Formats: sequence, C-alpha cells, structure tokens
Amino acid sequence: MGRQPRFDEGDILKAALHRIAAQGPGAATIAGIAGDLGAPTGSLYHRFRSKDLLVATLWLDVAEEFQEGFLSVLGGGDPVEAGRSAILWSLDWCRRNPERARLLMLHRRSELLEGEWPDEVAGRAAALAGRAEAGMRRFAKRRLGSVSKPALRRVRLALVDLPIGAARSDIEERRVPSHDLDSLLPAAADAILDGP
Amino acid sequence: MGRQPRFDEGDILKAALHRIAAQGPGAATIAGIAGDLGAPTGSLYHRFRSKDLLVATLWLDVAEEFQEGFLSVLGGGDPVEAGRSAILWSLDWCRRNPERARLLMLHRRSELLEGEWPDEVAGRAAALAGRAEAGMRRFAKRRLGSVSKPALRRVRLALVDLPIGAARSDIEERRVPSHDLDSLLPAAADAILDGP
DNA sequence: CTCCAATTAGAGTGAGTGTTCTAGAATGAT
DNA sequence: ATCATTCTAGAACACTCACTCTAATTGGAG
Repeated sequence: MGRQPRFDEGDILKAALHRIAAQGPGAATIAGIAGDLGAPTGSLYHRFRSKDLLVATLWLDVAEEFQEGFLSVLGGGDPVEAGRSAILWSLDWCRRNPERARLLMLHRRSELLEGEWPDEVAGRAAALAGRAEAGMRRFAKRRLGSVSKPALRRVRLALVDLPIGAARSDIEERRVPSHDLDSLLPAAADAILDGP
Repeated sequence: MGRQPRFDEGDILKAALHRIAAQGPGAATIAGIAGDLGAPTGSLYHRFRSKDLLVATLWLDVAEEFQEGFLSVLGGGDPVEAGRSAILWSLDWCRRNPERARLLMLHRRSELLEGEWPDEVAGRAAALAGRAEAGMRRFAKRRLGSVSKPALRRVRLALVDLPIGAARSDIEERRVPSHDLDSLLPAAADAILDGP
C-alpha cells in the first residue's frame, strides 16, 4: 500500500556515517548526504523530522551497539579479568568498526548535536546513560568492593577515559588502534584500579 | 601617524577565546566576536586576513604557552621524576587556565580549523611540532634509553594521551581536573613506561 | 592648518544551510 | 479503473556565515 521506498532509514544513516567518518561532523549536511545517495533532500525529511534527529539516531545506534558489547564483557567472569577484557574488547571493536569508532571516539556528542536531544530520542539517550551507569556501579562493586564516588571515578578513568584517550591519536590518523595498547592499557588500568 | 586603535589583536583573541570556551568552536563567528567587543566586523578583518588565521593564531598562542612550560619541566632533573612532574604540571596548567584548557584539551585542531594551516602561521605550527618531537625524543632517551618507535609511543601515551583523556571529562563539565588524578596518572604513566 | 595613513564603521554580497512546500510517480486495496 | 497512501523530486524560503567595499573618523607629521 504505497510507493516502494528507494531510500530507507538505513541507507540514510549509513551515508551520514560515511560522511562524518570521512570529513568530520561538519560535512554531514542534508544536501551532502542526499547528494551521496542520489536522493532529493525532501526524501531525508520524509524519514527524519530534522537533521538533529537524524544525527542523534545515528549516534544512539552506534553507541548502543558499542555499549551493549562492552557491558556484556565487563559483566562476565572474574572481575579483574573482566576489566582487562573489556578494554581489549573496546580496542577490537574500534578495529572492526573504524567508521563507527571515528564517530564515537573522536567526536563528543556536543559536536554532533548542538543543544539537547530531540524529544523523539530523549528516552533512548537517558536509558543508554542509565545502563552505562548501572554497569559501571556493578563492576565497581565487584572489582573494588565499593560504589563510592572515588571508586566510580577510578573505574571510569581506567576503563573509559584512558582507553579513549589512548586510541584517539590512532583513530584520528585513520589507523587502527596500535596493538601495543593491548598490553599497555590493561597494565595502566590495573595500576589505577589497584593503586593506593 | 594614524588613528589610534580601539581594538587590538589581543582584545580580539581574548574575545575569541572566551567565546570558544563558553560555547564551543562553532560560536566563534566573526559577527559573534565583533559583537562581544562592540566592534564592527571590518575591524577584525583589519587585524586578521581571515577567520582561519584568527583562530589559528589563537590556537598557536595557547599551544606554545602550554608546550613551553611542559617541555621545560620534562627536561629537568631525574627523568623518572621529570615525567611525573610534567603530568602534574599539565594538570595544574589546566586548573590555572580553564579557558585555555578547554581550547587546547577539548577541541582537536581539525574542529577549529578546517583544512591546512594558513600560510602566515604554517612556519610557527611546524616549529611548534618540531620542538614537541625533539622534547619527546630527548625524554625517551633519558627515561627509557631508546628513541625507537615503541619507546616514543609509550612516552606519548603516558605523558600526553592519557593525561588528556583523563582530564577531558572534568574539563568538559567545566570543572577543574580532579586532584585524584595527581596520584593516579603518574602511577598509570609509570606502569606504561616501566611495563614489559 | 593640511595632508596622510591607520582605523573604525557598517551596509552589502554571495555562498551555503536546514527546512518547507507543491507536484507528481508508484503501489496495493477496493 | 479508481483511489488513498507512500514516497520521490526539487524548487523555494528564510537565515547565517565569512568576507568585501566604501565612507567617515582620528591623530600625528610637515
């Protein structure tokens, strides 16, 4: 019932990802994405009420995919080993998904999205953040026996901020994260988690 | 010989820094900066041939100031202690210069400057990068006894990428880098530098 | 004072942006 | 065949941006 689509949500999001990975968030214009697809601009607005909503959807898709895998590894087995494995999994995810990694690791949300989340996805964003927070607390409890603020800071530093900081330079230069990091980062993380 | 200026380079750069620190690089428009100063847009173009040149000058001013202090600390005394001190100095610089820190730590060059360095400052940029490279090599030689690629990678990771990654979340939320980092980061750096 | 150069002053230009609008093409149900 | 629905198609709109241009102002040198 109705005309068959030539460009669906997936096509549009994929084109937007390509553009952002190749030329940065500034290149993700409606006209640019439509041009890559050979689509008229109107077709993009048929799928997404605004450019913000398009970009937000893309970001959430990628972030959810990453976070799901990350938290799943973080939750398994011995906590010491789980922490190290989660770091390795993050590095490997970046290697398997170089374009998604550029989107997620290189650009903060504020560069892609001025202002607040669009209403349509505010719930998704809040749920995503909530699951991250819960996963971090669960790991902090298992690994450090505490969910105090300093303990949570350590966990976030060791498992999120340091790996991202370390991988950034490689990702920025369109390389895959160096395999040196596979041994250096877990060592640094343990130093932080087990330090005085 | 000629009319006295109401707005000099320093005023303009300061206004640009305020804007970028407060609202991100996207807010550093010529009209915006001029508006903050109460100046006409023409006056900005009297000082800077283009917006790119203005932003590039600002970035180089800040980067040179930071790097000079950083390398000076990194070059002194016992190398093990110098590495730790350089990290602490970086954190302290961010605390003393919150706006400059936002500019330098939060935004990569590519967010501020699309494309290449303007001709007028290409030499300055190259010299800055050269001094950084030289300082890193000197430290790698003293601290690890080698200037091999893996050794340089470790040094850059321990002294640059990790501290920036660690400080980012605080800086992003307009806080001063946590004092936890003063002990956690040197420990992580040593783990990386002294690791197998 | 009379020049002259430096600077302010701000309207104007053209390119690019996100978004809207109207028209038409395709498709399945009746 | 008709019709509502879904989607393409792209011109048009309002706005912002970096940048340019012309004119007016200022202050020192002669």
